[in-house]
Amino acid sequence: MRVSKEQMAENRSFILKAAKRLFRERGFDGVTVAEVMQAAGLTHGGFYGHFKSKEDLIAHALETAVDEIAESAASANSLEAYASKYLSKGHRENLAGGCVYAALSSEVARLSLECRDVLTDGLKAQLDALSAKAPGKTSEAKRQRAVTAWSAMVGALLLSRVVDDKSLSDEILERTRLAIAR
Amino acid sequence: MRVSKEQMAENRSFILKAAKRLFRERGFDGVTVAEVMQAAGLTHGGFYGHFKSKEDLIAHALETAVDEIAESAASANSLEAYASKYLSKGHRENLAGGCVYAALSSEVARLSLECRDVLTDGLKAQLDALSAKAPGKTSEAKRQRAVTAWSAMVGALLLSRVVDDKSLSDEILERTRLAIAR
DNA sequence: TGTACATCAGTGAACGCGCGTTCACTGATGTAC
DNA sequence: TGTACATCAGTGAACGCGCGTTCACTGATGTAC
Repeated sequence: MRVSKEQMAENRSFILKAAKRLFRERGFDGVTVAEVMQAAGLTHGGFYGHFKSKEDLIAHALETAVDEIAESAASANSLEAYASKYLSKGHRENLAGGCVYAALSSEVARLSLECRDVLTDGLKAQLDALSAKAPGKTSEAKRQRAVTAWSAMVGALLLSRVVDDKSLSDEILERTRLAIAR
Repeated sequence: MRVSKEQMAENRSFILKAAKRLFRERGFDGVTVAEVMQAAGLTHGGFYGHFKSKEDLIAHALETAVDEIAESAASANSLEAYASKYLSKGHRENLAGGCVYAALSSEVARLSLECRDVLTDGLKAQLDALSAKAPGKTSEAKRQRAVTAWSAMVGALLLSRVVDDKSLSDEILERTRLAIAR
């Protein structure tokens, strides 16, 4: 049952949206192509009309996930405000809708160069955006603040999710937020 | 061909050693039981004489990997010295032999409670050890330094591995090292 | 504008491969006498 | 201490399931007249 060109484009974006959420929630190997298609409201057979392979889907899904982060950083009022939102309990609990670096970092480091390129470009944009918002007299000082704050944010969110003890998890987030606000 | 009790204990430790390295290098799903056994110098059939399941192996391998980190932190001279070693290019390139949190963090957050318990206990020990080495007048100040430094170290190492651009990767490590030394 | 036909997005069964796991077997270990 | 037998760690073939991928088919879209 052929669908219109607009419908097909919409379907593709449904697939990407579903993949973006599912991959962050369960990891690349924890999600099947069939599950992504079902979440997008389609059947698995049609998948290869949209993407070359699962790996191709991963690359495109990462792109949209990276864009999402860049937008949220660009719309923040200050580095401190961004850190406060990033290091919130809400973000910690929202794996599927949260930061792609924190959700997939260790898996991504083993991905193809194509996928890592996407994340590298995203990270550059992220660091530039945060540098612009960071406090500091010189651009060097601003960048120093931005890079270290971003490392701390990603690390803290990750550790807070690994940890199985609520008060320790909260402590990690809170102390890191404090350190970034300084 | 039955082996002696001592040989069997040694074989078990070979399996754990191989698993610890392979999991960090390729992730849990990127390594098969047969590969672990082969790396340990055995055949795959004997695996279930040592462990209940692959997941059981993961839990035990994580334990030994966590111990490894705790030891390296305990033997460091200062927080600064530890950070300098942790944030080195050597560590970045040594995925298989490096920090388990940086290598497996995002996958671990989706693991069973049993596995997360192991990492939670390890993290507590790690933070206590680093707090003792951290500079600061009060124990509160020391802990604040230790927790934020540790988050930043893990995050920076992870990001430096994701990034596909050597100079950016180096920059992340170097700036974070600088921030911890302050 | 209306009709006839070609195109092709989506369907769902099927394929083939790899992986975790099981099992009958082997032969060295360890024990009972 | 030496011998006979039971035990059981390790072997490798086999099983079964799930997953990525393919393919013949369907029927709505879009186009040519």
